[in-house]
Amino acid sequence: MPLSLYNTMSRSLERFQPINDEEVGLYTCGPTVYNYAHIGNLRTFLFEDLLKRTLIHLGYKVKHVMNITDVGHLTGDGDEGEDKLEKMAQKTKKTVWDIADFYTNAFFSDYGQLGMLAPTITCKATDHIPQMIDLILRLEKGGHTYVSGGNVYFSIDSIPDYGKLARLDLESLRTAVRDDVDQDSNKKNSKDFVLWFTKSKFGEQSMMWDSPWGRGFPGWHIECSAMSMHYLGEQFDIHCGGIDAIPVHHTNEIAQSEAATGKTWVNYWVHGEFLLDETGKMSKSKGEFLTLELLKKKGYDPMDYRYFCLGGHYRSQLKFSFDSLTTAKTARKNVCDRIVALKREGAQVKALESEKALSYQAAFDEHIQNDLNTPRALADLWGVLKDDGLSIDEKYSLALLFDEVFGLGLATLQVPVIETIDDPTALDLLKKRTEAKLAKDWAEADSIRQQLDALGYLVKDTASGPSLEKKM
RNA sequence: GGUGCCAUACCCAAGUGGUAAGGGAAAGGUCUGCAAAACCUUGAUUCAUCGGUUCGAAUCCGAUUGGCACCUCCA
Repeated sequence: MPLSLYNTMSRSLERFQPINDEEVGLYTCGPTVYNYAHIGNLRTFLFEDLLKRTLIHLGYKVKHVMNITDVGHLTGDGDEGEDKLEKMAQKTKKTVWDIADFYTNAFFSDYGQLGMLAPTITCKATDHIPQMIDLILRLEKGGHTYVSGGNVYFSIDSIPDYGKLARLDLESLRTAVRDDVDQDSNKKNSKDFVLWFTKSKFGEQSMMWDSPWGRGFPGWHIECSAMSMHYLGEQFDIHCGGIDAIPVHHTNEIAQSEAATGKTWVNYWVHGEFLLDETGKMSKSKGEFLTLELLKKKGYDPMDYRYFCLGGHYRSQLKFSFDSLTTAKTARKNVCDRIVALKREGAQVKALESEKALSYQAAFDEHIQNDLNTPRALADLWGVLKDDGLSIDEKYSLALLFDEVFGLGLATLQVPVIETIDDPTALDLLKKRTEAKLAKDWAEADSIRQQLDALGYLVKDTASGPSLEKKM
């Protein structure tokens, strides 16, 4: 089954062909753990989970590596900013290690609640300093570095194709110098970047390691190169991230990695678009800081957000609003209700046989393989659920098959046990209403309906007589 | 200044040259004393505008208008 993916490197749809048929190597840029993730951050991780699930659905084994950036992620591209972890540590009077631990845990809590499959390997930057130093030594040997002002820099002029991922125009970048960011006078080229710091403008760096260049800490970009190559080899299949990583972070990763090995590093670069709010780009500093916890507090299930994200294509900007999220919540509830109804009728997972069922499966596969077209695939799910030409076993089997990719947890939905109401007041009122109803005293019956409503019960007049239901 | 993206019904959103998916909301109906639930029905002769290519264009090309993101911590 051919999978087509949009490769940022070629800016075109390409047929996915793994280096090794047995196992696909997938690296996803992980979180910088200095604060909670907002739902825009989480959208990117959801898209990566979707890609991984699709690969698995197609029969690949996936080795998924994700880093945890717990050091050295600076606030300025020019390498002269503050360390976010240090900044947060000062603010909260905790150690940087405590901060990193705390937000790492918070991140994985969100990760699990959104139904994302755990990475094969999760690696912390601070556990891989030796690998980073080795890589820098390799670059040094190859003549790609220079030391200036105490820091080790990567020289972009030492390679022929710097900026190929982002298609950067180096000449215009050189001339368009931003005036609101201090230039690092130690750099030979303004796009050179730091591999190892021994001198930081930000004085009180507490995470420091010994190195051949002195005690210090790694630059931001080296960690992903070092760790991905450590676990996935010098060449691997897919590297993912948000689109913002293209011009700087991924560009610099490629420069380092390919300068070190002399080989093409990654075959497929796949990037997720941003989630926008009403004002445009979502950020942590402006407007409401939208976290998964906040969504839960407002009455949404994490899976509602997952469904919401599936409703748009990963390469399109998606506009977030609570109205849209409510739409997703309702739609997901309707899907779940239908699945529960099928379970109640005793639906079983069976091998698909009918021509109709097989054609639904083929349509779904075609859509999901077409660069992960989840909106279209979701329409296929709806088609299945509404098609009376399918048996309940077929509907159920198809839905669960599709959900290998959607990850909505349909297989584990519980058929709700009908709660027996043992509230004597309510039962007494119901009895009185039934009597009033028999006596055709509609005014009294409606009054009691209202009283029960106030108590939190809904009266349903079913074929088998009036019954009570606890309101959600 | 550079690099990309987008403009489709009330809202969200697919559509990758062959005659507009899906969801939500809404309206009408069946059922019901009422209500709830469920089910059925209805939805863009049209895809920002103007040209062009083509037997055929929402889809390709050009222009115009409007919007967005990235290049700055950010996914």
